[in-house]
Amino acid sequence: MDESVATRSRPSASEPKSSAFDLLAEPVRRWIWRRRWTGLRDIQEQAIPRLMHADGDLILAAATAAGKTEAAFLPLISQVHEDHSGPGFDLVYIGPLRALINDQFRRLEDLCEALKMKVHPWHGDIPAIRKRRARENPRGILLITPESLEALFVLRGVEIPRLFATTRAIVIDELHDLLDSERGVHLRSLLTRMELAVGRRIRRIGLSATLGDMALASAYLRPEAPDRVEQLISRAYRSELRVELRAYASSQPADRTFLDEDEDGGRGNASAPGAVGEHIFENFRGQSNLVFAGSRREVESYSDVLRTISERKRIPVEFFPHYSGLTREHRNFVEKRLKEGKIPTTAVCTSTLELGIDIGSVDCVGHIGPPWSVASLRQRLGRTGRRPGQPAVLRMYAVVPQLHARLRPVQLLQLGLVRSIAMIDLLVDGWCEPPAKDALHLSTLTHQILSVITERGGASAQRLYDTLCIRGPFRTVDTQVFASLLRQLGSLDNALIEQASDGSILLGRQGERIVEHYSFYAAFQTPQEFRVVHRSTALGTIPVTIPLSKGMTIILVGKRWRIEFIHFRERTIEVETDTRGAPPIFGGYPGAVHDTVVQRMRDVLSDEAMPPYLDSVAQEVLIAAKAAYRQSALEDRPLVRLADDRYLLATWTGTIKSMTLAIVLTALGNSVEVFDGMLEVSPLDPDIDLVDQLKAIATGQVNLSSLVKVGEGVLEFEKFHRFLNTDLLAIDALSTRLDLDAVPEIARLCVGPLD
DNA sequence: GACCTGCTGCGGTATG
Repeated sequence: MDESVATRSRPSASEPKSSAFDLLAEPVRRWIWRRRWTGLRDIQEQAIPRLMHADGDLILAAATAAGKTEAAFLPLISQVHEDHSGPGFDLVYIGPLRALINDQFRRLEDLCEALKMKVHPWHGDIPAIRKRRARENPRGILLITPESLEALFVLRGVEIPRLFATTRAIVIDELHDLLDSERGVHLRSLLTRMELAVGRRIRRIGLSATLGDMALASAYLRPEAPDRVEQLISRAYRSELRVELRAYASSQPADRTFLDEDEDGGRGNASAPGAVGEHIFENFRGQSNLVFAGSRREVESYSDVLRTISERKRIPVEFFPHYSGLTREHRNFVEKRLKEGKIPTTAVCTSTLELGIDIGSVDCVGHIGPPWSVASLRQRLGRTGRRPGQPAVLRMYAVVPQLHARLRPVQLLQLGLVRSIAMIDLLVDGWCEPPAKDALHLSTLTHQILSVITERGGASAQRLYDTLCIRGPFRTVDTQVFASLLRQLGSLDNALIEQASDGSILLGRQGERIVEHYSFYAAFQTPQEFRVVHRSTALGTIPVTIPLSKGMTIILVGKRWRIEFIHFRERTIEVETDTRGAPPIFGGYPGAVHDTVVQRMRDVLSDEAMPPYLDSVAQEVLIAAKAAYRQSALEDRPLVRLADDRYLLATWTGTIKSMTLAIVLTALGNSVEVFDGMLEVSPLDPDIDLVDQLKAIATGQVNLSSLVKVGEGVLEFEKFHRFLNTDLLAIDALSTRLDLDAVPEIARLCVGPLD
């Protein structure tokens, strides 16, 4: 870990010399000197004078392990040391993961001990007695999660002004993860409420690795004054990037077990995923690596393939699955092997290992299938190439439909491979998705309405609006929407809120029940799950939505099992070992691919250029896809009639706009399938004329918003949505997941000039 | 055609 903080020298080295260093408090300088750093990191040199000489908001953006935490804390701690005025926490650090808070605690503990400054880690695993002591004698540094901070507001509302009376700064780690998400909006609401409680502005410092749009990031850190947020961006320690994209043609249906010995008899004529497994086995073995797969199901499949190959070759297994559904014990086992780096280990994982805890630098990042976003791809690549002179290595695998087989026109375009290429190209260009903006977040607003009422023991409608929508982050919610939200929450059979005779708003009976339970503190939803157990040893969990039955075989933790008993009431499944099994389908709502990615995909299909990082199969597949694109005539007109009265409709937009048009066309009596940048449409009734429908949409003759309300399944996707009516759900969805305004223009492009 | 994240107070009983 020392290496991740600053360059170490030989014992003979002298004290680091820089003007930034001289600004730090004497005991901090002494601590650095004792640790024999030869110098400060680039981001530290930049940040120290800004933090010591001013009190403005600041974003520190630099690569993982570039020393951002110290860049913020060395000067802030120096300031506190020279001018402490308690009681109250002097500094607050907000981290999105418990493990991250534990990591930061260990890093700050030693320095703070030297300065006789207290550090208080505070999250769900910290014993209540420790939290009580911190609350009774608040000083030093508080390291806390957004949810634990929420719990403080709900349970200790009256103590908030005292706890944060002297707070100088709030450091927000992994800022990119807390922008326009439910959690990000929740946190920003808490920060505003904290300032309102103490009656003054508190400096905000955001730490981040990946930020697509720095101006938007400033607006999120300080909505009322984004221009006054200073940004320090360190481009030091950027390493060379080496990319390879390999394609594997498969004729197998996707839901088959990838390497079933009963089918191929172990003779090696494996399916394409089996061949991907063989390549990973040969090229990743003996090192530390991460292999990202698109879903938990794929993680299980490839873990099973890699375990089977290892056992067949009588080699100790060094490939392990890692995702949130597996037990803490198993995940710790994999993380510890990666962190210590003594035994070769490859984690096959979902986004669990994308950010947060420090697992050191891995040799290579593998990626099976196209990523969901360029931002996430960049974050994943940040796990490799972190040692000086070490390149970042990315091996991407695309499993594509077999060439020359009888494929549907949309399959001939090989959109999976094309998306992988588009995303790699955008990554190299330095582009990544900007955070969504202008979303209403009515679910999180409901959460915060209940929280503010509890904190203050009741509040007027005006005060709630002022706190949350004028001062706080819900700025796109106007008074009309806010009033109808309050009416809705008060009008339910079991009202969440009610109005007292003096006009103030209080919690209703159901509101009280919800706020009193500890599950209230998180603003995001958690699905219900079954625990899977083998002879009293827990293996992991799977969502209750998966259809399961006794005798069924499944793959879990990369091994094969047979279901013996399902205890529905206890939500537990007992399993025994088996030789067969397929990974469960975990389900979920599909991710949204950005407009810019789809536009680049169109360029990849229409350009002559051949990316240099493709293997020979990928080249062949791309050449065929380009030819199919030219033959499809999609380049000249976006609407192409296929056989069987079906149509291919190119929107050339990202998922949100394509999905909105799909919902409208479905409501008009068509069967619609959504792909990247295009729809396959089949009218269900021979009397339906799709061209006429598109003309009507283009000229505004169809009432789009009334059609969207039909798709209610699409509208409920956040924790408190179940308390809202269809009108509120629709305007919330239209602010984030749907885009009705874009639909007429797409329709117009499809049907050409209108008379 | 997806992934991840978080969580308190109190009452019961056993032990020194």
